[in-house]
Amino acid sequence: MEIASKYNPSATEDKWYKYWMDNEFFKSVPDEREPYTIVIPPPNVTGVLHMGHMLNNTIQDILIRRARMMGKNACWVPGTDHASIATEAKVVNKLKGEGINKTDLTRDNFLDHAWEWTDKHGGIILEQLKKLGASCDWDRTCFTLDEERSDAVIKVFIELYEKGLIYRGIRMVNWDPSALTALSDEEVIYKEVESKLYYLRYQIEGSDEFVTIATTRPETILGDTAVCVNPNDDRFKHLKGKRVIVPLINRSIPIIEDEYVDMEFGTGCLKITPSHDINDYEIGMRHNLESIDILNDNGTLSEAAQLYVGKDRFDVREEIEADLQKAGNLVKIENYTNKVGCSERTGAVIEPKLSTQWFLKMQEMASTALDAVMSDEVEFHPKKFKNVYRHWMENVKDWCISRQLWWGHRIPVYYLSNGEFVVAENDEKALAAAKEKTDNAELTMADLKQDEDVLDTWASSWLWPISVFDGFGDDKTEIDYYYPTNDLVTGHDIIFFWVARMIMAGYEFKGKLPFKNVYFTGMVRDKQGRKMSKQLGNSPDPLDLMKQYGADGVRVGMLLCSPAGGDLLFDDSLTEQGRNFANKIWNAFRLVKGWEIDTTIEQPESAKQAIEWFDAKLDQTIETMNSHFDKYRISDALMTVYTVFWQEFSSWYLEAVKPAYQKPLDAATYKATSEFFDKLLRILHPFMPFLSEELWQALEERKEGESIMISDMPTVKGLDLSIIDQFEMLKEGVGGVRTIRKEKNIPIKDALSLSILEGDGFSAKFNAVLSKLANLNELNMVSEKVEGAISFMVRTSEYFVPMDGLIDVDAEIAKLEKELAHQQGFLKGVMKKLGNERFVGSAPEAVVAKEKQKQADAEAKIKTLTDSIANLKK
RNA sequence: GGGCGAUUAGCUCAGUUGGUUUAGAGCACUUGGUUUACACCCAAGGGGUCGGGGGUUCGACUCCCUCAUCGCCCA
Repeated sequence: MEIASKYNPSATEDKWYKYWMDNEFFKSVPDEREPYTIVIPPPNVTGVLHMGHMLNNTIQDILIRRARMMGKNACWVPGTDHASIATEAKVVNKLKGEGINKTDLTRDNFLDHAWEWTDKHGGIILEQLKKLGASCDWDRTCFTLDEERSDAVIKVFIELYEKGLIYRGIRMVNWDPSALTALSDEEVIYKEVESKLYYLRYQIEGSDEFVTIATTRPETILGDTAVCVNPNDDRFKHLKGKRVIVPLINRSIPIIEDEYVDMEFGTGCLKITPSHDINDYEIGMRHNLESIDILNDNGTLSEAAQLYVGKDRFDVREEIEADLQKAGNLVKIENYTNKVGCSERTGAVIEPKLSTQWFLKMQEMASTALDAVMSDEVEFHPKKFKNVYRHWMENVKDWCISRQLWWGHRIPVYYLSNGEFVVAENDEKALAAAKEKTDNAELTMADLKQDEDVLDTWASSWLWPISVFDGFGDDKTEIDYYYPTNDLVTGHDIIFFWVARMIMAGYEFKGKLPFKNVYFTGMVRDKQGRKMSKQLGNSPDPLDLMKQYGADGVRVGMLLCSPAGGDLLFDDSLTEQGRNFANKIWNAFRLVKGWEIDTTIEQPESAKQAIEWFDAKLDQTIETMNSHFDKYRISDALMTVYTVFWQEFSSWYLEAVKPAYQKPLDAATYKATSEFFDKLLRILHPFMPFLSEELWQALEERKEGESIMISDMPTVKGLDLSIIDQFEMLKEGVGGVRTIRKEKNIPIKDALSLSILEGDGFSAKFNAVLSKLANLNELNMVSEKVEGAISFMVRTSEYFVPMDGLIDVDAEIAKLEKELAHQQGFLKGVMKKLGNERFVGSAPEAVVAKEKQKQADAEAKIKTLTDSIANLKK
């Protein structure tokens, strides 16, 4: 059989994915087995796969594949999110390109366009996940805006309203003048910008005196309703009770006193615009000030501003600067760096705006959700995010859940003409409720008007772990079996948006945690540490990467740089390393499959020994890997398999059992090797599903319907691990001989002779392997030093390679003296400890015993070295 | 401005309740090698006073204080 010398992923990936799908291996239905459940963090329905998704879903796939192989009923639920504001913005833009304004459309018209867009782009991202190998149960694919999920959102709204947790209120909200909607605090990003600080003087009424205030937003003076000073500020004592004139519009406003004012900042004198600043609003409330809203929803100035009506706020800023200058009110302008809130989705500068919105009370739910995490009922990995979470939960504010958008779940509130309202899940129920409320049986739907707004997207996402199992429906089979889910894998940037709120929802609606573990991934950044973004163009296309390096290679590459929670600096060289690893495995397979088997020949001693060792090594590996998984150290788990396959299996084991050139292999060794390979492929499978399946299928004849992905994960047998230590000694022996070869330029094909002067703990167990790998023609155990040989030490044993005549005595002495000095220094350190009575007295016995062993070993080595040096000097 | 976290080899990171030989890994680097599984490879090797300072302890990369630098979150 001729096998290509390089692994070609494209030839295998689609083939096996189809095979898995055809055999319904990803499918899960409740049964008597223990469930293992993951719900996907739903990506934006119209989004495309980026590196963050790659990382996230690779980890989820590893966890789910491993659980499946461990006999659990593994269920990974996929789905997408309707992403209210992002999708609506995209649709609005698309329509604009076609010359259609959103405002020209009816709500239903617009929604038709939005669904069209969703049907066209929705699910692309899920198809992309398949390329990665994601073993989701695709039959379960959910969408936050599908019927079942929508019903849940409406039910929950009503339930919370009836519990008194949802209320309508006038609040200062974050207003996005571009999307024309309110945003939650979490959707606002504060960006540092170079701006200007304008110093403006206001004339004191009935006087020629002026006060100077500093502001970054001169256009808002049109909405000023007071000027405020700190009551402790002596500079302004004489102004108490006086009034000032707002420039340009000549409105008279009071001078008030409030300790909020920072005497150090600006001039110590603050203008108050209650409608357009959250702090001013609060001061306004305290002092019963009038609020003048000078802005329209789209960021242009309103009639109330009196001047510049209909012009954009930023244009007005420039115009008013000139006008103030002309009027003699502009004192000076300074450069100033401040932070400006921008919409996460549209990028528009946020306006603090007073408006009527729906809010969800957070206090009580947050407290339950906080306890759940602090007590580790819900475990965070890594733990450090507990602090971040606590800080937010302890300072949580009520959640503004209404959005002035059309794409989303419409708020189930119906208003009567008198401003009263009812809350109901559909028109029919709303009408009945309204009739009852008004005691008017004559009401019709025409008398009711449903709230125009929709709910925040997270108001559906937070129900995800429940709603994907129809947890709000009548049939409880699914939810009872799969809930609570096991692990959630997500980026730490949405800890508040999503994770916190899912935990709240879990306890609120199910009385139970939504998931046992949360694995937070870091943010994928480029090599220079910059966030990957479309604007920078520094994000590789995941599909291209997979084409180039194979899905398995990319999966490995992602993990190699991804400690939990820490940011990861992505670079192509990592996927290259992943690809190389795949190739290494491929070639090891080629070697093994290429051997000719001869059932008549006897098994060499060296092979027997190597098998005994690797059996133990594999056992140890599985144990180490399990322990890494238990701690959610996924990249360490991968590194464990990586090292074992490359170093231990390929470089040591295979070299030890490999027959001589063109010689056949005995049957027993082949059988053992094949079994090892089988096990290695299984532990590799969660990380590299495609390659492992391809090779597993080729390793032996398999029946239709068999697959590595439903085979058993190897378990620990409990072997004597001291074998591993003895083999490590052999490695040191081989290494010593190789070093001599290198120093003396002796090619590997020239056999050497080796003599060993046994020290404490020497083991001859693997001597046959030693002979083979060091290419020895004789291996003698001796009781005296060998003359005319180069020597080296392995622990306390001394190894000699006779070199008749080739010895450079001075160099040998120098080498030994260097080693001697090292040992003496080491011994000194040990003796310092042992000479300290307090150490011997207070350290645990085992620690002291260890130090004594170190002392004995070092002394033995020193004696050997001293003797050898003396011998050479003779 | 408030909070959290980090600082270990050229780079990216481990180091798990302080004690396994005077700190490990991967990559990169240096040297040698086309030994028929693999140059997407093999072998050998160099490289760190664990950010600075102070303290606790018989013993500190590990615990405490402080300074510096960086990052993140929040306002």
